[in-house]
Amino acid sequence: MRMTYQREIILEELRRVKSHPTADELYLMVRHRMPRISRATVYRNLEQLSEAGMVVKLMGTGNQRRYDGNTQKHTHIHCIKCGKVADIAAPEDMDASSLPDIQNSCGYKVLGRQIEYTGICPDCNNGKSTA
Amino acid sequence: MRMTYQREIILEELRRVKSHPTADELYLMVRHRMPRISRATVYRNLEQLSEAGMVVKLMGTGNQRRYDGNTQKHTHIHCIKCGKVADIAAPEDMDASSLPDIQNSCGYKVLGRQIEYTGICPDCNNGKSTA
DNA sequence: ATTGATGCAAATGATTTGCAGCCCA
DNA sequence: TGGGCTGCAAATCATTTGCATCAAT
Repeated sequence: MRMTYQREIILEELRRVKSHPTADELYLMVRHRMPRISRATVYRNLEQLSEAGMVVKLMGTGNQRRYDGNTQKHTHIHCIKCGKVADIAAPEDMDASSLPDIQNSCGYKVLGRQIEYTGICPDCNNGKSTA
Repeated sequence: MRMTYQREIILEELRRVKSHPTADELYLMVRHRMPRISRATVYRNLEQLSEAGMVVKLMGTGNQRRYDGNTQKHTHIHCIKCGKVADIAAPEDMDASSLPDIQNSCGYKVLGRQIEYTGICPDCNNGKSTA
């Protein structure tokens, strides 16, 4: 994977924030530094970076995919009103050693486990909601 | 919520299967019994039924939303190749009594927890993959 | 009778893709 | 220098919505 300037900036911006932005939000952030970058480039790079394990693609966070520059194992909580995602200290941040044990209960080869909390973020809880 | 004929059939078909179908798959299933039903009706009803807690909307299962007619608490595994979802016996199927404990670690009001496994389904593991 | 529900078609919105030119390794 | 990468615009694909009509309560 070539390290192009746009790829560098995308990665840098994603790592700078703690906000788990959507591809489009990140596009807007990056555009401040690279006005001519296209949405397609951001989408393509996020997909590639997540395949390379350099960023994490979050699933189940509403209609828009979100990305996390922090590749350390940690748990998220997702606001059901506005969609925002935050990190949360959860008791389940443990090892994955028990994964193979449950393999044959469904016939699938188990690869991983995602735990995600759902809730209401402080902003939405105060009626400041947007989405 | 009125119990229309289409609503009844949709619910019946979803409950009949164990496949966690997408809205579109369910639309095709229902159409066998109601050729004139529209996709919009299926989408609208699934959304409404899930709001009413009569079916479960699955998140994080790829690009298409999937639904589960089984409202009992249980855990899913999601094939990263074809997107199919299956039920899995997991050690985490426990009570949610510990949820409030972690509330203030992130400022969110914690409402629930979703645990989802990722893996490769038997079909895809044998090279019979489609998606 | 009222009012929510339906079917149709068109709109939306996120994401993807074709393509010609560009630039990193 | 060559093949991956970019920007642009158009294409996809899932899902939603406006609207006139229909049907459940």
